[in-house]
Amino acid sequence: MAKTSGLSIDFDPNYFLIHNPPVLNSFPEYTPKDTNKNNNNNKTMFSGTTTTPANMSLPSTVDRFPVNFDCFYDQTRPSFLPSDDDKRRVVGELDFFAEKNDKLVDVADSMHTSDAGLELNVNIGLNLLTTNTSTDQSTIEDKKANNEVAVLRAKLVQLNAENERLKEMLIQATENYNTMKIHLCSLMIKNGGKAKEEENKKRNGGIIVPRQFIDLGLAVAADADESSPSSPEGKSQPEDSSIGDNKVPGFNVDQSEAAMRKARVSVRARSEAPMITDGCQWRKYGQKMAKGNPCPRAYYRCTMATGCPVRKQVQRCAEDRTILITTYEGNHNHPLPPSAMSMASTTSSAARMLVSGSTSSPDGLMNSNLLTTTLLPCSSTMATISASTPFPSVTLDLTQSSFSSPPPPYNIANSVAVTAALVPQVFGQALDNQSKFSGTQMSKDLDRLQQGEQNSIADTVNAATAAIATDPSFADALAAAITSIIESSQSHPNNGHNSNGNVTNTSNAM
DNA sequence: CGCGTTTGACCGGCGC
DNA sequence: GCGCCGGTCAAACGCG
Repeated sequence: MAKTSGLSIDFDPNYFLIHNPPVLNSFPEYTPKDTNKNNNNNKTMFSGTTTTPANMSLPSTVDRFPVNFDCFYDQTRPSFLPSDDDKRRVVGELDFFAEKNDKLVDVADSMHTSDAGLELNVNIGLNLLTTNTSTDQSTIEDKKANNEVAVLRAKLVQLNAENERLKEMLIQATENYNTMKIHLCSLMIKNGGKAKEEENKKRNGGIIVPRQFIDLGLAVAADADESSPSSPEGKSQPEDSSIGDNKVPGFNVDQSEAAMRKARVSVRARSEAPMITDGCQWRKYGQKMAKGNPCPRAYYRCTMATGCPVRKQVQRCAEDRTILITTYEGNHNHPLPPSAMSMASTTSSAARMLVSGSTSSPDGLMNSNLLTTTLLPCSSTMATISASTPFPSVTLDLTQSSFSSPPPPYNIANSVAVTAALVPQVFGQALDNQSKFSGTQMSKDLDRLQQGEQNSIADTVNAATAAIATDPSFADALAAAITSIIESSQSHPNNGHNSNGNVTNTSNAM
């Protein structure tokens, strides 16, 4: 994975059924003048019929991963602007995040098939100026064009003012959301926490552990009791000899293994492809219409080896259908192709963090062999990697300097969100944990970042993901760093919401 | 003909 | 106990 712009741990895609994020999904589908081809991707195409949309059907077993995440990287550049080497437009991301007016014209010029009428008009005006060479006529047309440009500029200013206003509304809505979420969680903890902890206390033989940990522990215990119908082969997975080192009360080896088997790693990626390329071979074995989402959910199993228990689900986000949610579950029972290894490391790390957070182990880490070595795209353009168990959840979302919408974790008892502002801290700590990475490109990028070069967030993330790809031990270091941050944030309840977007620690049992 | 996809049926968990 | 829902199975089908 060359470019991982985000690493998060989350759980339940149903989040989008519960919440109505004010920002993230507003622009792709509601760009006012989306026309023609883009309509194909929007509501008409995905209306709640039982027929599968053309661009969603038949997820092939091998697909490219044309995901566009570059827009997230550059913190100083408006996210909608195409990069210099990639003029592909991210549909609908023009209006709400415009920061520099003049760049809109550039964008319009760069787009041959602009969907936005405004940009198109600007383009026409400029063409008139440059193509008509007749003297008298050109003077008249020049004036005409100038007037047009003036009108358009005025329009532009007006639109930008509106954008600003929308941005402010957005920020306000986000703050309200966070406040309400925290309030709700505190109420839920107040109401349900006592009874639950009593019950947990009984079930744990009187051992009192933090509720967050109890939840996972219980889930794991439950999993250990059941025969794991979804992955019967899972039992055959080799256990690592060192897992006993992580034994803690109420969370033994079997439980952690069960947890890892159950741990899910999901990837949220903006992609037009029906499925992301992850280096593995998959066979589709089912498709269902999930409640509340007009897009069908497809079920795949790994076919790289007979009996490989790994499954994955692919579904488009209900609110932003350009986002593809891929959820992996299980351990591969076969060697992984090189193209899959790096992502496997990353997602293993993500899954590990969940388990480590629940074990209270001294280093906060579990042995990687227990982990879901599910495969995820490593080529590039990863937006958000998510790993989850049904309970504690961590989000490292490097795509945003601060959350402009509710953070990814959903349907979880606890969540911690780490945004881009925390990148220096996370990677700095990870580098401290792994001194052998000092002097590497990532270290240099991090230095630049710490010196205030915001643009190097992407570089740092890229370097970090490259480091994960080449040396999975850095994933451990990264996991440890994030775990540390989680623990830190949990010990400081006031960190519930930080305007700098550093750490959002919530307990949104939704 | 073999392999992969589609799709309705079936099963188990869960909430009421 | 019943119904809903998510996940899986397996026969039918399509394609190379």
